[in-house]
Amino acid sequence: MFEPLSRAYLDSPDALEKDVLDRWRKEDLLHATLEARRDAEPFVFYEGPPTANGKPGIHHVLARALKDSVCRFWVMRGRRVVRKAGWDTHGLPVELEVEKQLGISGKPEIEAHGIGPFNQACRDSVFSYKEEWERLSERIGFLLDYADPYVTFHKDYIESVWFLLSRFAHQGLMYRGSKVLPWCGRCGTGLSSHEVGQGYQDIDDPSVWISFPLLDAEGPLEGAALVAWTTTPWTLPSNMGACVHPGFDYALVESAGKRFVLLQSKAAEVFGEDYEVIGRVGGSELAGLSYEPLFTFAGGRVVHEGERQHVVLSDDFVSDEDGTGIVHLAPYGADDFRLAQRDGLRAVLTVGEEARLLCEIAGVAPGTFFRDANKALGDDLKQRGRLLQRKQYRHSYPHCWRCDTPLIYFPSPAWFLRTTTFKDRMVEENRRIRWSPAEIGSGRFGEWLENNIDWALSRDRYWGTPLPVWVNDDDPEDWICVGSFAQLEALAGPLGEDFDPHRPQVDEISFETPTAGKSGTMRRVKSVIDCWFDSGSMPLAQYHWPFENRDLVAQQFPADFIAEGLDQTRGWFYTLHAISTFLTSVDQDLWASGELWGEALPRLQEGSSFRSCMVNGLLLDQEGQKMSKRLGNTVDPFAAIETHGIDSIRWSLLSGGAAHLSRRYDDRNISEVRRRLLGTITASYDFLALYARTEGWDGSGERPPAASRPALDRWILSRTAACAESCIAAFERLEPAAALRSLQRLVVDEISNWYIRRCRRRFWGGDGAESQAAAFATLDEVLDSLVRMIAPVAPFLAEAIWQRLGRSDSVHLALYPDPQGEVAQGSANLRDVDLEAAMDPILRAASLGRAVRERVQIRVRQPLAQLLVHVAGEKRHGASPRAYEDALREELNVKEVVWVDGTPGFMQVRGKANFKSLGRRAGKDMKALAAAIQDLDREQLFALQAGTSIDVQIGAQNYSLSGEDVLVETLSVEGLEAAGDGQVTIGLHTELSPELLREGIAREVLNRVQTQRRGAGFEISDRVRLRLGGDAAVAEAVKSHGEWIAAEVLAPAGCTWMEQTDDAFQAWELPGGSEVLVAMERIED
RNA sequence: GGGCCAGUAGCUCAGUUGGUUAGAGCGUCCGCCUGAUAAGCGGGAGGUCUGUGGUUCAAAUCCACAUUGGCCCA
Repeated sequence: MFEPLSRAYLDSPDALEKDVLDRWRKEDLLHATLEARRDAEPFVFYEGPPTANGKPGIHHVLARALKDSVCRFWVMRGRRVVRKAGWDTHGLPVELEVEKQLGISGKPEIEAHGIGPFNQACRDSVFSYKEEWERLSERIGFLLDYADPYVTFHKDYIESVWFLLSRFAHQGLMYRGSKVLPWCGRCGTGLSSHEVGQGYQDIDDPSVWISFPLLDAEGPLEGAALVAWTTTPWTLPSNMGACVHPGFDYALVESAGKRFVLLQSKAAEVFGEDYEVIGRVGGSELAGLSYEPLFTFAGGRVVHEGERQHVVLSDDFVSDEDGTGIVHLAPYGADDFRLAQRDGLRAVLTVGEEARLLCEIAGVAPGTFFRDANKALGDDLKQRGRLLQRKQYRHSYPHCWRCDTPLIYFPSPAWFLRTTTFKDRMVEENRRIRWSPAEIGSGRFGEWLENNIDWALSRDRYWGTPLPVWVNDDDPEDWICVGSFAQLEALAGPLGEDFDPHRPQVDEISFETPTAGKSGTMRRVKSVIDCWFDSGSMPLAQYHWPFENRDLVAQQFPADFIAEGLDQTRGWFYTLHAISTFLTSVDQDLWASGELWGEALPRLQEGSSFRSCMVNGLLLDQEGQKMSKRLGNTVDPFAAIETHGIDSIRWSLLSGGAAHLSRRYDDRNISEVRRRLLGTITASYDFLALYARTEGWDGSGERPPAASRPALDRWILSRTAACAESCIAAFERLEPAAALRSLQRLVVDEISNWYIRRCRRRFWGGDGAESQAAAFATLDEVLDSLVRMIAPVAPFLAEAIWQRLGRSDSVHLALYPDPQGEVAQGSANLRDVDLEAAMDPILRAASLGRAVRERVQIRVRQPLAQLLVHVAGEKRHGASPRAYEDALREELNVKEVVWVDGTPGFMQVRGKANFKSLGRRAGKDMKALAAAIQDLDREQLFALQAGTSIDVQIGAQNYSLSGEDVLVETLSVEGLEAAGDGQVTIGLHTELSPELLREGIAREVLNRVQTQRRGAGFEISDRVRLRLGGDAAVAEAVKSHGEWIAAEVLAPAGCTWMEQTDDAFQAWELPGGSEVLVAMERIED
């Protein structure tokens, strides 16, 4: 108990934390918390799975520190927090990494290599850095159960995912459609956006302006044509419609005797000078009109059935920057395709997946490569008078990064989940989620939900959960989504012991169609699914629900809390939300009977799978640059921990500004936290420990009741309780940064710089035994609470101090201090708001007094006779600051504090309106009222402060002012050195009497003696023999105050005056030119 | 291109429902303390609250536009 800590911690936080880690390992802290809270109310946490095929970086420490701190907090609030680890293992990043390893590239090469061996390589690669992740998590104190993680490629996990997919299919919410992808015609494959980004090149393309003559327009639009612009003439044969912006104002222009519609600002590009504006037409007026098709041809391939063709639609995706404000729609654009689906357009492809023409058009032969058709198509349009303008256009165009072929955007077949049908429900459920910061929920996430589109689920890749859809060879409309391995066995026969649901094994499974009245072989589609579906399924799939653990899942659903980076908004947060909202709230059939497959199926709570979500921003480097391997500005977390210790890093990361903003990772901040904050905590502990050891205090004796302790004790206990209240509120709001700010203030300003500083002498018995006992008890209790309060964020240091304070179990099993709670923790840690308010003017006066001393250059060691203190509106406070004037007297070293009432004559005062209390009442009269208040005279102000009210007339309106409506500013104090901060005014008498000067010198002498004592290496309790010498001023001071000096330095025999003949002395200079000689020896017992 | 977020002291950040002296810490300058001492503390200086309009008796705060940066989606 009470071993020193500060030095060791500041020198080597890493070593100390590792000791704590050993202890946790030995007692298996995670399971100890579960055991301790075995029957407690659960606080459910879901771990968002990281991918372990990349190294963990310092930015991962941020998210993990957040999660851990919140979870530790709730354990300390008495809840049971299960913390299951998880791994996200599927997906394109894994495949790309493995392609690199194997030295192959692209789908044809993967298939040549063999899907089996390729997927095996993926499986081997996903855990490359697993140990490193686990090691980091442990070292940063992130409690997580790595012994039993969920893994998205595990068979059980996949089966749960299949079950969920089958529920979508069961509700008719799974369908086959088309998705527009960047596509390489030569490789015959879609490309990921990541791949597209690598292949931009500048090329020249024709850009053409074409006309769409309106067929059924009336009035001024009769006979007019819309003007559209495109850089991809090859898409024109597939034109399915035109699109305008509903909010744009279009011009009707006349050129060469014909009428056209386009944005006025774009007319010159098409017609040069040769046009005239003859009218205007709103975008929404154009919608619904039809126009003459551009081409007629036979053939092509229908990719979206629809009733409508060659009509004008409106949508706000249309921009007014490029083009004419009128967009030609073809199935080769993502927006275009969306509109086709929304508004029922018929979409016909004229260029196929080889990027070649599918049929003959305008004399261009089938099989022509798409770009080679541009010129001939343009010529044909020109001949028919539909081409208004043609220019060459140099732009950056995507190319295949493997074979350099220009890409096209191509609608390829894909499987979708119809999430749009329950969009409203998702929006509604989102309102129940507590987001931190709140803007994310209403803003980014809410907007995303409002603009929800169907989930394009399938991926034409290899390493992923296979889409469990089997389609009839003979009838593409006959398909089935399999929801369990048992179902698959029932359809296709035994799967065998070593069945693995991944490709290619699962691709080989086929069976006769089970559909009544149909025949044919069912074969699996080749797709895997979007791995976001994997991770979004984790609330259920992590426990192999509904095949196992049905009760457990019902209890662990939904999560009370999740936390990840901002980049997860449209990733994990969305998929969690969408899948759970569907399952619990849309798929009512599942729950109707209360059972599934003949066994009870406990209802999962309706709604989303998380109740609260904390979002953190990116971590940037010191210069504000994004950290990246390429720039080499990443920070190795292990190296940082070795230097600073993880507690400083955790604290620094969590205390930074708004969590969702990008933040700079700065070494200097972390050092500062360690030195200033954690260092102050250890120093405060060391202070207690030092005197507990020397004075033999061990906390076991009877403690004086809090109510009978000195005011300063009750004050710091109350402030500690206040801090606990705000920390609890802050953690519950998911704003740990606010909790850390309160704690920092408590530690630095209140415990260390006021309480301990003011109470030091009480600890060595300087104010008597009773006061000493109270001081020990108080500081011990304050630190006890403090340590519990910092434990969630600085778990290591908290544990180290907790143990040294002689507490037995881990601090992480203790309860968080809660002054409002039913169980009072420790002694009566209760608030005393009046006492706190009364201390406030003391602290202000102390600060003002130091400023005045600074200004007049009189050091604090020099006592002064009198301090005047005036507290504005003092009478209104519940408790008086006057009871604490001792602290002020000592702090400012004055003989007497005089409290000034009202507004006495020697203070020059002025009234000032309290805008906050008057503003709403006065409204427009506020300015005049403020001026009137400034003109109030001394008597009126005095009356106000004494509690009477005063009437002021402004125009016709009468205002009755009370004391709190008027603040009294003190402008100056006659004959004194004064200072004020608007609430407290002080005046300091600075005249020095001979007696005060003598005492000042005595204090200087004491200071030198103490310095010498320390220099001699004496223990604080050693007794000494003291001899002093020096000039007349020193002699006089020693004569008056020698006994006091002797008592202060533990010289039982008093001071002996010595002559300068003795050589065993040191000489010290004093202010004012004096010199003191000090000789001192330790007295052996 | 679309959506969202943010610009406050040299740096990192607070700033409650709009209320009149815009706050901390670091850095800097000056000083203090010494029974927590290879620490600690205090006080100065430092701000057209990104810009421009608007609403209001009153705007860092609410609104619009601009601008810079960030994230996500194309």
